Amino acid sequence: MAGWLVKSEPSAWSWQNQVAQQTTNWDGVRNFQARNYLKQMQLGDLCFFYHSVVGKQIMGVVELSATYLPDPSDPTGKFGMVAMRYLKSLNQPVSLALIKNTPSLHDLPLLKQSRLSVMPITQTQWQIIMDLAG
DNA sequence: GCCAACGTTGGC
DNA sequence: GCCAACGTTGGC
Repeated sequence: MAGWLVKSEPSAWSWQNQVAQQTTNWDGVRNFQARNYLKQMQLGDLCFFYHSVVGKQIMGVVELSATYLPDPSDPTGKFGMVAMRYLKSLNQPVSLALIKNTPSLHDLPLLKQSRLSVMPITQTQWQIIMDLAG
């Protein structure tokens, strides 16, 4: 089963916020490539939740609870948002350093396109990360 | 705090 | 349609 990875700075929206609130609108994306991935997401799709800048590790898994719709915070109307629901925390967060040290994960867009905030994860990559998470 | 990478904007 | 300038992201 393939999935996704989404990034958030803890200072803006943290995993702890996600756990406490359960469901949140995933808004504020202002990058066309990321937006196109948001459009492709289906209800129930699983996403890794990654802490960028501070922490730099995958914290847990959320699932898509609402598909793409317009983002009210975007005055241009070009961008949309989805909604994510808390699913589970990883037993062991998977750090960027560990991902870099795992050759089978070297194709992750996280490493090649560090600025992309929404990206697809293959079934194989998903399983490798879940194994690393214990 | 710095800076490299890179996406977006706007002038031409 | 090109490309320089600019702004932002995110690792270090």
